[in-house]
Amino acid sequence: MPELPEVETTCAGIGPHIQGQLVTKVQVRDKRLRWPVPENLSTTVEKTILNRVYRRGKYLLFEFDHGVLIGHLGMTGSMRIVAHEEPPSFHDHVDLVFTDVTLRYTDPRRFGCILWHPHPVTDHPLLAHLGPEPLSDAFNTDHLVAACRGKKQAIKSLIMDSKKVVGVGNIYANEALFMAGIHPHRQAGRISSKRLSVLVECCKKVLAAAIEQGGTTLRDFVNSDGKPGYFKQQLQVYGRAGSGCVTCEKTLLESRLGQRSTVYCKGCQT
DNA sequence: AAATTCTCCTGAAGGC
DNA sequence: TGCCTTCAGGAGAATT
Repeated sequence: MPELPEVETTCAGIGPHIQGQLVTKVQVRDKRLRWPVPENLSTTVEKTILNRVYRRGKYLLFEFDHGVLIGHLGMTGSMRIVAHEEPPSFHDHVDLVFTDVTLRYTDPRRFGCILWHPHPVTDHPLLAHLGPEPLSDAFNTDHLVAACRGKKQAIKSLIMDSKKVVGVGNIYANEALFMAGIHPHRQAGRISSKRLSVLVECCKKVLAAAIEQGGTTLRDFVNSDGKPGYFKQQLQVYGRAGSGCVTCEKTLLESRLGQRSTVYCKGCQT
C-alpha cells in the first residue's frame, strides 16, 4: 500500500513529466472515490497550466494558479505517467491529459480521493490540522513530548495520528516502536522524554530508509505500478508474528490496536 | 475533550 | 476445483 515513501516516490516520479505542462483534458471514468470527484473538475482544470507537484503527508498536491488539486492514494491507489494511446483498465478512474503525456489515477478499492480547493490549500479541512512532517526538524523530542503529555492513548495509536505527525503508517509504526524498544500498547503519557527522544529518531530512521528503498523503484515508476515488496525484506516485526525476534529470538506476538495489526517482541519492547 | 469504534472497498488468502 | 469467509488498511466520521 502507498505509505509515505511511495507517495514521495510517486511525487518525484510524475512531477518532472507534468510540471509546467498544459492540461488539455480531464477524463473521469468513475467519480466514486472516497468522496466524489468534483463534477466541475474538468472545467476548473482544463486549459490551465500545472505549476508544480508536491507532497504533504500522504497527500499529493497539484498546484495551479487558481487552486490546488488534492490527491490521496488511499490503500491501493497509484498514479503513473502513460502514453495518450494507452487503453485504460477497469480500475483506471481518472486521467489528467497533458499535451505530451497522460497522468493516470488507478485505485481498485477506491479509498483514495481527487479533490479541488482554491488557494491556500492549507485551509482545506483535510490539510488544516496536519502535524509536522516526520523528517522535518519540527518533528522533534519537544514536539512528541508535548503531544504525549497526559495522554492515556497507546503510543502506537498516537504516532499514527496525522494530527500529531503525518506519514507514520501502520507498518512503520510497528517498526519504529521495535527499533525504539517501546511496547506499542504503552500509554503515551507514561513514557520518559528520553525514550520519546529515541522514538523520534527511530521514526525518522525507518522512514528515511524506506524512502531510500522507494527511490530504488523511482526510475521505473512511470512504466510500472509500484511494487510494495521492495522494503519487505528489511522489516523486523511487521508481518513476522509467530516468528523469532531478530534480536532475542523470542516469538513475536501479534495484537490488535485499533483495527490495526500490531506486532512486537515481549522481551525487547517494554 | 479524548479515545475508541465504525466505515468505505475489493483482491488475496485461507478453509473446507 | 470452487465457493465460501476473513482480512488488510488510511483516515474521516460516528460514537462512547
